[in-house]
Formats: sequence, C-alpha cells, structure tokens
Amino acid sequence: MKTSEDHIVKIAKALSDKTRVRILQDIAKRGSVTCGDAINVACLSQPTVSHHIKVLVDAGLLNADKNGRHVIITVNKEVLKEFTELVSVSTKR
Amino acid sequence: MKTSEDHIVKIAKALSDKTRVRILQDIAKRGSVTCGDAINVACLSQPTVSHHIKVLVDAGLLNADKNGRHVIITVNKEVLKEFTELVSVSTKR
DNA sequence: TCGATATATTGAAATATATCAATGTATTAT
DNA sequence: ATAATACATTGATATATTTCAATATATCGA
Repeated sequence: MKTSEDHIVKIAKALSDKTRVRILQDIAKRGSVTCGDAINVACLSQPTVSHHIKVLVDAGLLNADKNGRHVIITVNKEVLKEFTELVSVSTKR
Repeated sequence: MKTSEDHIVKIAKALSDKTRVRILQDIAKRGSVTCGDAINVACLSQPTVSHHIKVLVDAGLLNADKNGRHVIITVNKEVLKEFTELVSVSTKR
C-alpha cells in the first residue's frame, strides 16, 4: 500500500532538479517535444537528458510515446493536477 | 533575479523527503507543533529532525516562532498555495 | 544491406543529502 | 548560581544523485 507521502515524495523528487523543471516547462509551452528537443533546451549530454526524462516519466509527470525513431513527450496534466491537489489537501487541517 | 524554476525547485526539494512531508502533514493536521513534537512524529534523532525543519523553514513552507525555550512551528499556507499555483500555471500552455 | 540518426543503458567520478553522536547555546525552574 | 530542558550546530559517515564517455539498440534512408 502506498501512502500519500510516498506519492508526494516521488513527484516532488522529480520536480526537485532545475533541469527537469526546465524540460517540463518547455514541453508544457510547446505541447510536445522529442528527446532531441529536450537536449537542446537542457544543454546537457544526451545520456543525462535521457536520464532526466526517465525520472519524469517514472514519476508519471510525462508521457513518452515512441514514434519511429523519435519519442514524443507530452505533459501528463492529470498527474500534475493530482499532485497539486494532494499537496493542498494533505496540508489543510 | 530568481526564476520560477528556482522557486519550484527549492520547494520541491523540501518536499522530496518522506520525513519532511510527514512532519509537514502532521503540523497541518495539528495546527502547530514544537520541535519536540516533530521528533516524536519522525522517530529520528533530534539533530536530524532539526535539520529537516530547517530545510522546510528555508523553503518558506514552515514558520518557526521562538517562544521561551520552545519553537512553535506552523505551516505557511501562502507559500504552499503559491507553489501549487506556480506548478500549475507554469505547466499550462 | 549499410550508414546515419534517435534514444537507452552502463559504469565511473564528483557532488549532494540524510543521519547520528557530540557539543554548543539559550531559557526556565529550583 | 545551577541544573535541566529545548533546540541548533559541527563533524563524520553512508547513501543517493547528477553528470559524462562509451557503448548498445532500434529505426530510417540510400
């Protein structure tokens, strides 16, 4: 059984790195990007960006859909909304 | 100049540890606690809990008001609200 | 098929974080 | 004044995270 803390922590961890937040914001602004696009935004090596995207996908914040040799990445707005609501609710008395 | 990423990252970092989220939730539930209360909730050493509270205070999520030898800790709801709104808005296109 | 492109994985190094025991500081009670 | 209480700080260790180079895998185009 996963507690609400676990859920909050997992997503907060994903949001706790500047590069990842930048990538997330860029995707949100542009609707969708490929990993290559994200590399340009992050200005870091390809493996590093690949790792960051994995963290965001694992947290549920991003959707990654393979399309040929590209991977199309979009923001999972549902999960983001869930997160902000969970943080709000669980800190309301 | 601090970007919105910086702000999100700082607070997300504070929320990216299970102990800190647990402490935050406990304070929210009870209205206010002392550091000693937080130690009981966390079941960790006093210095460790002191460190965690410091991280939360530095992120702006907690208010700490000295009262005699106790420190009264409350949740800074404004900052929490700011955070959830900033996350929501900055990921809306 | 072969080379090029897009992304993932592995292994290693550097840095950051969580944790505790020991100690310091401030405040209250006796 | 002194002892006890509440909390903070320091220094050390263990673990986690970030990053890259090297390499692997999958797909497309010629």
